[in-house]
Amino acid sequence: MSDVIRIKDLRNRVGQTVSLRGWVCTARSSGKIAFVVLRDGTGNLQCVVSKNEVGESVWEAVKALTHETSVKVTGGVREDARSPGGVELGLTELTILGLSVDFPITPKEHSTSFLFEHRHLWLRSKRQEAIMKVRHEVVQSIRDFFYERDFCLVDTPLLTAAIGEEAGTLFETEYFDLGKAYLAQTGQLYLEAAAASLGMVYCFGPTFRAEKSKTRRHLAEFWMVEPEVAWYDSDDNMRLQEDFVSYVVQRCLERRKTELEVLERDTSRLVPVEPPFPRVSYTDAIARLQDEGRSIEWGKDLGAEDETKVATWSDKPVFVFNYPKEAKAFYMKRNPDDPRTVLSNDCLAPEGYGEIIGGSQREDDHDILLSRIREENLPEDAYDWYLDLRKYGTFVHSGFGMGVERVVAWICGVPHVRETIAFPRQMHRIRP
RNA sequence: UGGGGUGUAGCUCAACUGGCAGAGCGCCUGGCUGUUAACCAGGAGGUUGGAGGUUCGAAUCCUCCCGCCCCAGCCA
Repeated sequence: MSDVIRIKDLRNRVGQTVSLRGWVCTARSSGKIAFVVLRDGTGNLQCVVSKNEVGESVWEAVKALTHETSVKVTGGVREDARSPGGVELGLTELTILGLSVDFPITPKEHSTSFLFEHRHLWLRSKRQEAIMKVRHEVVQSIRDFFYERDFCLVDTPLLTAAIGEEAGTLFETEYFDLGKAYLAQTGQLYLEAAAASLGMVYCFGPTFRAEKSKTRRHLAEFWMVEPEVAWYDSDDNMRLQEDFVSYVVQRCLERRKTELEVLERDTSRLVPVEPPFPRVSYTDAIARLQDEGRSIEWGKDLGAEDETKVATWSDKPVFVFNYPKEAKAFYMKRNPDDPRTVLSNDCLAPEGYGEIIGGSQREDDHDILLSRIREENLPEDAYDWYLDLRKYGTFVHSGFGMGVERVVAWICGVPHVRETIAFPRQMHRIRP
């Protein structure tokens, strides 16, 4: 493997002469001195070029540099208070590796549609780099959290027969001679099967919804992490969620300070995110929302504004639990204390970010589950294996799904989930 | 799928009541030895989203189409 020098390591090489490669962020030249700022994904480096100290050919090459040209530079590393970052390179040699002509993204403002049409180039900007690094931290902390707690990763299929929720929201494709297949909306049902084998499991992958949504909280393709735990009831489930969310948030605060600063995130809003989170039942939440002037009736799911309102009741995420069964999926366990509701919960993030988790205890009674499938007019034969799980040693179990992009958006403080994934898939956007 | 906006130079926008299509940035040329989105001077750059219509005259008014943005619903 070649010994590539990265900008972040230059602090340890003061006094040495080094060569490194990168892309030009900005190039400014005066009559006899020029400043070239390079980036390489690990940091930015100011290179200083004095006309007197380099040959004519290097000087001409420096003057020809344009935004995003890739270069190899050689020079002495030195400390200088005038340089951003405190370290700079006294450039003596320059090789242009790949010229960049008329880079479309300039240092001034652009509209969001222009930027997303140039997403492949926009990713190079400092801000997008910071978001990707926070996303990376979120993903790694998710894996670490479950690994440390002895969960077993089980990868669930992305191609499925009709199973999940409603057909209108499924992406459809041809599957050999077996007819139609659909892109997975959730791994949960498969995970329930795995939980009966491994006890504590999770899946983590892309998921697909053909919903024609055009809000700041929706994507057609997004990443969801879904744990499923045998013998956990709804209360255990919420305790797991608050531990999990807190772990991810605190990890980003510890390890991604620099990126959160680039994003100008007010991190004081994230510091309080520690267990326990406040819990309010759906029924109590409706009553309180009505008291606060919201026109919402019992039985309806909370709207976006209602969720934002609920989130203001605390500086932590808030659990709303036990929703009406009509507002929720068929597989959620009926509440024995109030049959109008099911043992479910949403976790609502502060600052208007809304639902980041939806979870529930699962219906473990075969006959009740079957009657729920019939009530919802779901294709019974597609669920035969799912019903089997209730025929052969049924078990109390619970789980939830957390949307990675929503969590990243919340932690970064960015308004729209589309910025939190490298190449967002939306109703009107399939490229780049 | 509803409701509300919007489309003018490469980008972001301006152009009064229908009357010569403009600015900033970027780009090109020249100047400047410590710049931080450098600065100063000059220059190039346009089928006003598309198709029709009204008018002496349309970026502007009318009809249809297309793209995008925001909000809502669906959810994570």
